[in-house]
Amino acid sequence: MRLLLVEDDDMIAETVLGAMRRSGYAIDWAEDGRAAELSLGNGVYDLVLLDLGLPKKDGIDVLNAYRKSGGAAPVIILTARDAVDDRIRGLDAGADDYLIKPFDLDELAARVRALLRRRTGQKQPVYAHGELTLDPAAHEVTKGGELLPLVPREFALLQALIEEPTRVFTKPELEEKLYGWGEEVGSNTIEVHVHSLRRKIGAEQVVTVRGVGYRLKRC
Amino acid sequence: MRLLLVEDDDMIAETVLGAMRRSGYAIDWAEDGRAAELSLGNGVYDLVLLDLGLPKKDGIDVLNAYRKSGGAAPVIILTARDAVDDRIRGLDAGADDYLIKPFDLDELAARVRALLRRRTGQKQPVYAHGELTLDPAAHEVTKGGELLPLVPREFALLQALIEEPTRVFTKPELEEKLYGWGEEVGSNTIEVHVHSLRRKIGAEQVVTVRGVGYRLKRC
DNA sequence: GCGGTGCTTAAGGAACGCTTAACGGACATT
DNA sequence: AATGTCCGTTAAGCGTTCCTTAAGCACCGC
Repeated sequence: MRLLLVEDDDMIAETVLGAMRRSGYAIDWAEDGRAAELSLGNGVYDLVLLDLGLPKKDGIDVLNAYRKSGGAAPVIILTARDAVDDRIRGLDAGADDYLIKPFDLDELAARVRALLRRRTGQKQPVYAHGELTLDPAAHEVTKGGELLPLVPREFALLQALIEEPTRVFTKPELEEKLYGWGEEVGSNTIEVHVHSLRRKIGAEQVVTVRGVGYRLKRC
Repeated sequence: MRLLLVEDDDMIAETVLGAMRRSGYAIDWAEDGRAAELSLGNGVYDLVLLDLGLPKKDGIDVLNAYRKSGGAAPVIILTARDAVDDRIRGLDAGADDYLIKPFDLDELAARVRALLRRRTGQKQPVYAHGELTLDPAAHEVTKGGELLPLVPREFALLQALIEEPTRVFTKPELEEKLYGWGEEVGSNTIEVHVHSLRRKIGAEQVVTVRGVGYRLKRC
């Protein structure tokens, strides 16, 4: 599950990035309107957190252009308390929700969950692969009906794999999915997470393709 | 699925060509802006990898002309890290994504896959030749529906052959495909791999053309 | 039969993945 | 504030797989 934060203030950005990552989302950061449009062009994001009042290009313009180009991901607007006009224009332009600065991180997380759930409720119900099921909105994984307590990284890893269960993912690919391109990890993190994931869902569920990467077992 | 690479640097071009072919795409190479425009005129390409900063004609110009003439294939821009302006101009001119040199080949493959899937909604290629099938994404080979456990080198070798099943590949050619020109191998490695591949897929599948090289059997 | 070419086999060693443990940071609880 | 727990990252050791090398053998064409 990949989010994009569009926010020019470094401090706020860092806080939000940290909170979202701890909730198990991969999140990238665009510092201005231009960068936001570049990133959105990739079409890989599942949700956008958009600060209005950006340098270089107004947030509203970004949103308009995004919707016009067919971008469908939910957008949450972040505004100052007094910018009522912006908020209204934002919702007109196709935003799904808004939060007033300064906002509570738990509330932000709740809104994000809600929007993702709403969207997944319509489109993709729950991933199922063999005995395994994964519910992105509820952050829940079951095996044979039994609820498995996965920690955030394990969950993100399994989610990446289960979205394209036949495909082999290389370790760099998985790193990119688990971590925004913010900071690279310089170690065998993926291997370790695969290991702990296997201990919980069963070692046979994840097959390693030597020299290439990992993928789910056939079923 | 046919790609065009526009790139003036020989080394980079060879590397990219090899990687894309290994991912199962047919890819052609235009060395400068002129050649690119000629090739694009044919209108047969499903995706374009465009290096900016070309001799004879700037990459941006190529892209502008292409879009102006109605070309709709996705375009991925390849730029140097510091050429931020180029990147922005490129996206303004209608590019779909960009990568910063030096880029990871796996990441390139992932972006290509993403764009093609988004555009065409189609599946990734699976090679079939007689009883044999090879799926580059899943890294799987079957014979008569039966899954064959190939090790990496065997897989790469079969993939090279099956991409152009009628052609005869010389041993130096195959070496070049299996090993990035990182380091030459000074031995009969290819023969050994052909041997072990034959043991798994059936000796008759690979015919040797004495004094020339190897190819797949007719079917 | 002879030179060249390809095939087969076995073995050393490198590359890769797995596992474990320790450290440090973040958060919750007191 | 202080303490404890949980989680994520690193790093190092170990085991396995698989790649390369080399050497001998078989085959083909001349």
